Amino acid sequence: MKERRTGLPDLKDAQKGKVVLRFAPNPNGPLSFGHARGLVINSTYREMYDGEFILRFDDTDTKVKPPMLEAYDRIQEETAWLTGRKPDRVVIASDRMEAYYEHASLMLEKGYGYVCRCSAEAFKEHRVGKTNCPCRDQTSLENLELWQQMLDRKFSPGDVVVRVKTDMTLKNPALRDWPALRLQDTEAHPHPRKSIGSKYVVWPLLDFQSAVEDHLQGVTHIVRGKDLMDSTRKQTLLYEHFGWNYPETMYWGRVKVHEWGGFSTSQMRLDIEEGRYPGWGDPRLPTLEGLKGRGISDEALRAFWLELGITQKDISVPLSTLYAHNTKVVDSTAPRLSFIREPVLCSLEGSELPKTVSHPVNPNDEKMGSRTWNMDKGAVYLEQDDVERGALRLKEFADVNLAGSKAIIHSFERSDKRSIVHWITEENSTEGTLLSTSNNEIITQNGRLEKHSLKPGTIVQLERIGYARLQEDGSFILCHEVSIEEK
RNA sequence: GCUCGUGUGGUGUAGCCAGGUCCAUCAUAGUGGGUUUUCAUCCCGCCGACCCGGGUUCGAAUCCCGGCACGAGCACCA
Repeated sequence: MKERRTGLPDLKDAQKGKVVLRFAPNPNGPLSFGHARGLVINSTYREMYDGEFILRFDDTDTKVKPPMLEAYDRIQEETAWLTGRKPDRVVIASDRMEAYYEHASLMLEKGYGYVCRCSAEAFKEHRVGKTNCPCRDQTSLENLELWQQMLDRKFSPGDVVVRVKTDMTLKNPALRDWPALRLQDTEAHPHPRKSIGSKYVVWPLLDFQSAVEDHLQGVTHIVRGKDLMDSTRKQTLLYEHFGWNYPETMYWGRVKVHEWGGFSTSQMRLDIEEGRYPGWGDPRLPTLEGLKGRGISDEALRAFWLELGITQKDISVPLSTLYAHNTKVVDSTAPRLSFIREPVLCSLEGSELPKTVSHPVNPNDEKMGSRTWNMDKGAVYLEQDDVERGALRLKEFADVNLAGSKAIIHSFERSDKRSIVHWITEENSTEGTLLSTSNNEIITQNGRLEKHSLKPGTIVQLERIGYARLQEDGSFILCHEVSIEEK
């Protein structure tokens, strides 16, 4: 019998204690579900190899995907929450501009690249026609001069770009003399970090910035999405110029969550700005904040991504998979609570009542204690739907037959197979609110909630309803229903 | 169009590089049952897959060739 692998595959040529990994999001918004994959996989490898994990902010575009100032701190908090500890290093690209300039200058000096004054359209013709653009033959000196003019703001965005010299006849058109740095109008689109603002007009593009930074940080292994495969090839060509060794690289495929379809940070940002959502933590959004707020645990998120692993297959996963992981993590510690939707007040009759009735806080853990309700008044709330069924067993209490607003006690012992339902006494309940999401809408449900003294943030199981998280304002937000059914 | 990548049950995933021990692993979903005074948790059973066609070989999920399908890149975005 062959060994079946469990957990992540080994990193190639990895030595314990000498592995350096990184995850590099654009801080144009807080992290979302998809980012969690990069965080979970890379930080798990850090643990496996006792290596280092770098969180890097690739904030080099101020116009198309402008960074969001608050995101820098939030992403660090989210990283700590999800991976269980702080990154070993935090690198912000916009703080590293001098290093990128230095390498750009070196690249031009050595003839590894050139300053190209062709328009984007003109260059596209060269790219598809496999012909050299005229700028390609400039001398190092000419290139360095043009480079200085770029830095001196003698050009406007769009006029000029620094390219890496590869080979215009390469089979893959994406790799032909790819652009490394360009100009940005940072007067019109200043960088949101005050120390950066409009200080620079020349900015590196991802492939250049990332390649140089990976080398400078000593990154040994890169694990990222396969959409960046060509990026690896571009960067490898640059590494060859400089005589550097490119890190070992692994890729994962695209993941679609059936219920969410496509979403992007930029689009969410727009929706929030236009008021379609009140903020990034909205439970309808697939942000880490939104998921956490609904009661998805970090452990469940980790288990989810680890299970998918790093295959290059493009897959579509239902949310129920994530919920199944979450139930597993949360159930054993979730206190049970009674919440009555569409409450109907009934009076208990037909027998003398006990003083109190007790329920376990969690039936699988006696140590969590019990909930005790005072039965003096004999008034209880039941759900409308249950009342209509006529004969019920009130959980942990008695069989009753419904007659109007009377619940006549039939027996305390279980006498037949009638349904067991949750309930609450009037005295031990208050007004309560349960929020849930459906079809991109938030549904508010008011009802009678069992009194409790739980702290905000606690994830509970509302009996016969689902897992929910207690919010600051006292309302609950539904994470997922108790029985997860695929639709 | 060019380039690259991927195809294992309903959904994921292991096995593929180094062919037999694979009548193919594990999970999830579905289904049936057990425990349980929750439509929860937990436990047990069942269900169900190697994209297609050739080739190599005593032997192919695994190697080779050809199809087909799906995805990504070809941005002065990340």
